[in-house]
Amino acid sequence: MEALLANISRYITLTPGETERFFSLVEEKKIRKKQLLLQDGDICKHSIFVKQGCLRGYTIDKQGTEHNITFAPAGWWIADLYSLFTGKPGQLFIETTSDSVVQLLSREKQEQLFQEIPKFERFFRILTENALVSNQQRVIDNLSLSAQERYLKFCERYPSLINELPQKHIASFIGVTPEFFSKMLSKS
Amino acid sequence: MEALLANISRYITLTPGETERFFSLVEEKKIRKKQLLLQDGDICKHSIFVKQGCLRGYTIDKQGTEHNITFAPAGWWIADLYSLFTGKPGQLFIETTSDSVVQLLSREKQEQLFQEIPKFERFFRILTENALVSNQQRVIDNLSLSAQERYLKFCERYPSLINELPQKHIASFIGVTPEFFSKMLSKS
DNA sequence: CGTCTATTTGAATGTACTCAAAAGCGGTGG
DNA sequence: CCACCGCTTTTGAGTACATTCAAATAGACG
Repeated sequence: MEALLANISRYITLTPGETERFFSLVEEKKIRKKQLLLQDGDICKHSIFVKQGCLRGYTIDKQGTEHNITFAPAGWWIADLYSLFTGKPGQLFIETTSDSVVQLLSREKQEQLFQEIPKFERFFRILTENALVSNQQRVIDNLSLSAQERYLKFCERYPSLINELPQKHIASFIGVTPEFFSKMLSKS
Repeated sequence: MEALLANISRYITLTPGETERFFSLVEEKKIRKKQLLLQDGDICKHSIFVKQGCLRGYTIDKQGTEHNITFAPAGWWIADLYSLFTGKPGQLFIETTSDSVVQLLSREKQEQLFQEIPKFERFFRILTENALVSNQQRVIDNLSLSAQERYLKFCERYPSLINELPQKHIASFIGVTPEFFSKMLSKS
């Protein structure tokens, strides 16, 4: 079964007709490694589902340093949620970390979907709730765990990415420099 | 106007009848300073609106150190969202930091409300979205800002609490020790 | 007034960072 | 096929930021 359909079916059940209608609103795209889908100042107009490959969401601070906020391997959703919810320009960059296939659902078509098939409201509500819970957990982890422990959490959360991503991206995600991260790994 | 009604009216408009029905589902409570409303392992069954006073949500790590995750001064909502959404035991403690008056809406009555007056779904959806956006911002801030800058963010976010809360609670929120925080303040 | 808690101050320590340089690795073109 | 280039990772020395522990001081509350 299509990964996106499987993802949706975890929370709601669709008839064949609804499934077809849903996919008629979704746009599929192939994107090569290291392509930027969204940047600082853009208005985020799509929810992105990753069918193959991997994307990362990051910010760039005033010293010019990148900070990875989230990763989206196959089967995950990604977007600049601030921008998507408010319609205002966001601060997130979204980029592929490998050759990828993504499925895009625009805010506009999402609204249409909600009108036609209300149970999708439930689906996206649950998606939002899950994202909130996991973000809150990250705030807690950043306040209470050591770099080592934050790395273990990363491994639990993204097992498929441990040997996929450049170390510097993992370092940035857990909030340490690549140099420190390298030393940390060699000690454990 | 009642603070809770004002809070709701920012996003949806209620008829007098709907307003009355809503308040019939809400339970109001006075709580003295330093009372625990929820602790580690509890299942969170209510969304809490703070009418007067202030609450804090915190975790306790395995070294026994408290970490303030969120504050809720008058006009704010608070809950252990993980537990509230999933129905499982949470890890958050919620405690009053001053004599307070809170208004409780149980998960159960919230469901009832959604059945009777669907526009409340919209209201709580927006509340969830806002919470997500602000949590994501906190993740970003914790990765990119210095302790000094995180303190400034705290001041923007909770202006009413700057001279209200014990410093150690602010220190814990921004993720430094009380001693370091004290030195930081005296230098600026 | 006395007790309890919060805050300040100082010294010693540790964790993580910066900067610099070397080594490793992967892809590309000759 | 291999040599080179660019990027990532490693290693080391010196430094900065933040912590721990201890003790003194200040405030709040009964």
